[in-house]
Amino acid sequence: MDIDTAIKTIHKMAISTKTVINIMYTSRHIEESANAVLKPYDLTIPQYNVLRILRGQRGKPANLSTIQERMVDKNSNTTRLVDKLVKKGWVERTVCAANRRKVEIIITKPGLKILKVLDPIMEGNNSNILKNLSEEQLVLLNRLLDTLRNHN
Amino acid sequence: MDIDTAIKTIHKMAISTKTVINIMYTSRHIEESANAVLKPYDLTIPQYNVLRILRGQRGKPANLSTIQERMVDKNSNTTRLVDKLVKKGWVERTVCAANRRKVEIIITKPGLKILKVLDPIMEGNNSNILKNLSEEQLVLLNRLLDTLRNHN
DNA sequence: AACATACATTTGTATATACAATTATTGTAA
DNA sequence: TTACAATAATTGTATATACAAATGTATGTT
Repeated sequence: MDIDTAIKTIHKMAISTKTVINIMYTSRHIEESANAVLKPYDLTIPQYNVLRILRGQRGKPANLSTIQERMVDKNSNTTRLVDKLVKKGWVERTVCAANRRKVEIIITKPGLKILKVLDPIMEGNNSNILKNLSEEQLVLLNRLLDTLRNHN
Repeated sequence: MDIDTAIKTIHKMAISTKTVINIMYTSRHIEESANAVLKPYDLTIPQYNVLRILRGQRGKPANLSTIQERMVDKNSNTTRLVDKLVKKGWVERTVCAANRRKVEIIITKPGLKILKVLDPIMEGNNSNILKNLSEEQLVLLNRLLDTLRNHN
């Protein structure tokens, strides 16, 4: 490896590390904000995301494994996370009649209602977080992040 | 608000939410990978970051509060996080002579050694994670993330 | 039918995190 | 100098997360 390649490699590595840290740091920044918004409603970010996934089903029940696949944080314990939502009356869980290993989870009316309340608040918070970026920059940022993750 | 503005606003909100989720999702993606690399060394991401912060001090001891400020995840309990590193012999903690409320933390020789081992592994992993993005795209991504967070 | 295997979820448990309360020390105003 | 507030770190405790093991159910093979 000649000196130019070496320097390039070192530089490449530096920017990789910087980028990785930057993404994690930005994510925390956003999460802190979202968390503060959700807290008064006794919801965590993963719980809120599960409610949104269930709403996205448009009445069709979701299995635990489906929810788990679609979750941002795949490592959380979905059973217990759903437990919390059941306890709050925002989702219902029934054993699947066709396959009793499976469980069917649906969002309840109160669950939909709390999402309806949260929608404008969360979206307002999100656009406030991103207020320094233009529409084009947001499109670009999304494209870069998609490229980063895809084809791996 | 006319219909065009209304549509634009709705669209804006949609992309805000999408972007926020995209950032969190990408961050988890990266963290999973980094975590897998660190696991055999009995290190978590926050612990690794603390070691890096301490190395960055170049011999100068750091207070707990300094570490906390610089950490990616500001919410973790730095006292106990440092405890773990002390137990492993990678950092040392002494009470600050000038101000006994403060504590002075330095990285040890073994701590520096483990970082030296991890440097190329982590950097290799990072550039692998980012392999779909060109140098220019990485620069751009960093700029977008910096803009997002700054001037808030 | 009996058995092994795969699947979907739950449970157990150790560790980590969030956040409030506490302790110890220092700074400062009356 | 005493009293009170501010600072720095630690501790307590409830909850969350990670991950392995267990449970219950279904499917395929001989």
